[in-house]
Amino acid sequence: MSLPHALLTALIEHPCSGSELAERFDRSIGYFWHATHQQIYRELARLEEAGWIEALAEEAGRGRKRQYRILAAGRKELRRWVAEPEDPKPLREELMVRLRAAAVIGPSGLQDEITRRVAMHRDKLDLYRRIEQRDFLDQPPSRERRLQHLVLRAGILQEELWLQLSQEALEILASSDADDRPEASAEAGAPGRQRRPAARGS
Amino acid sequence: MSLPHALLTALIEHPCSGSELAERFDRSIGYFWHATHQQIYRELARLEEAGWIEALAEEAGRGRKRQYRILAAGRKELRRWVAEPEDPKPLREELMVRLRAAAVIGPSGLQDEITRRVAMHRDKLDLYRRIEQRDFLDQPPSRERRLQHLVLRAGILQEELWLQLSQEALEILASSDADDRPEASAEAGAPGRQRRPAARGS
DNA sequence: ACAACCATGTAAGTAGTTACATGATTTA
DNA sequence: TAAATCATGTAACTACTTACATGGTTGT
Repeated sequence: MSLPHALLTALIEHPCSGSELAERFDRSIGYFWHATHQQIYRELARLEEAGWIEALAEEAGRGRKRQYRILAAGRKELRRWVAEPEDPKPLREELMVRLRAAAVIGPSGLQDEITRRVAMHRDKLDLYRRIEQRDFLDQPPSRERRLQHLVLRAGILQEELWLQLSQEALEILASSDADDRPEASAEAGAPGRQRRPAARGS
Repeated sequence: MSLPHALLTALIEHPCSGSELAERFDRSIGYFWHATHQQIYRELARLEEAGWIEALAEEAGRGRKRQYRILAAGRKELRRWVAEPEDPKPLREELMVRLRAAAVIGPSGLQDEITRRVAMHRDKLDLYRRIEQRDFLDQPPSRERRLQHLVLRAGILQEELWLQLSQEALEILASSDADDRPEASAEAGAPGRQRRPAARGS
């Protein structure tokens, strides 16, 4: 679980309140480790209890903003954690499950959904590339900047990969499931057609 | 959540018991949607209760093997689900969090861990490529085979991507964190050295 | 018949999600 | 001063994980 350490990292960069952290997550770190504001508040409370961060004065209260900053123990914990071995989490790609299902059940109406995803990947790719232009393509590459840039490039390459795979999936479906799309040549006789009778169970 | 539909898909291919499904998951679908045997047994019970699958005769019992097969209602549900829109789950890449942390805390001892991951990605890539050779590179590409192949290629491209990114991370760390590795030229004066004093909190 | 293993299952705990509530702050 | 919004928080739920237990089956 990386959330506490993602928060510690963000708090090293500068002290912050929960809502600001949620916002920063939505913009930067969150592209690779998403968190809702509820998770963040809960985790901040734990980090404070562990003595890794502290809230800056200002009496507490439900609607009051609380700034946190990292403590020495928090830095130490972060250093410990960074080098800790941890196996990569198994992939969870729901689109792959859908494609496998589409493979066995025949024409599926999956094309519209994949088209939607193509657009989403394009948008994200645009966004990342703009960030790259703005933040990384001019300055002298210090160690810190090179690592941050690598993280951003990971996001770019991921989006490029899924964009390409989605498009290939579309091509396969388009050439074989033509009769499954209302807009396409709708009736029988489309080439590659092979809808199965879906042998009934029971 | 894709697990129930991944199971339905597997059961269309052929009827199966829980332990066999767990095994098949470890080999094929599981590369893109992992599940433990406990998840699988629990989910099978739910699918049976929903009337989407049924257990083949044989009186139940704790240690007895139970074969399941898919029912018509299960096929219908699977067809419904395949085309259902669903946003891609946000990425959760713990290595990215570590790299960001390494960027802000300075030399980190992260190299050994990344080296380990490079080896893991290489192994998986080898495995996938062998499967590709064995199962996909000779036959005539039917719609079903093309989709299955695409899913496998998604795995291959993922592994290639993370392999390359891990290697780039290693290069950055190697050129700047040399003094952080016991094996490397250990003492002062290494080029690119820039350990920070880690300003203390509190 | 005893050990080793296999198939299924129970239980407890954690991370993450969704819906909603409450107190503060800003704005009309 | 009422409405809208912001910041924090509570509660309930789901998916997933880890550890372990129980009953069959297989092999010696």
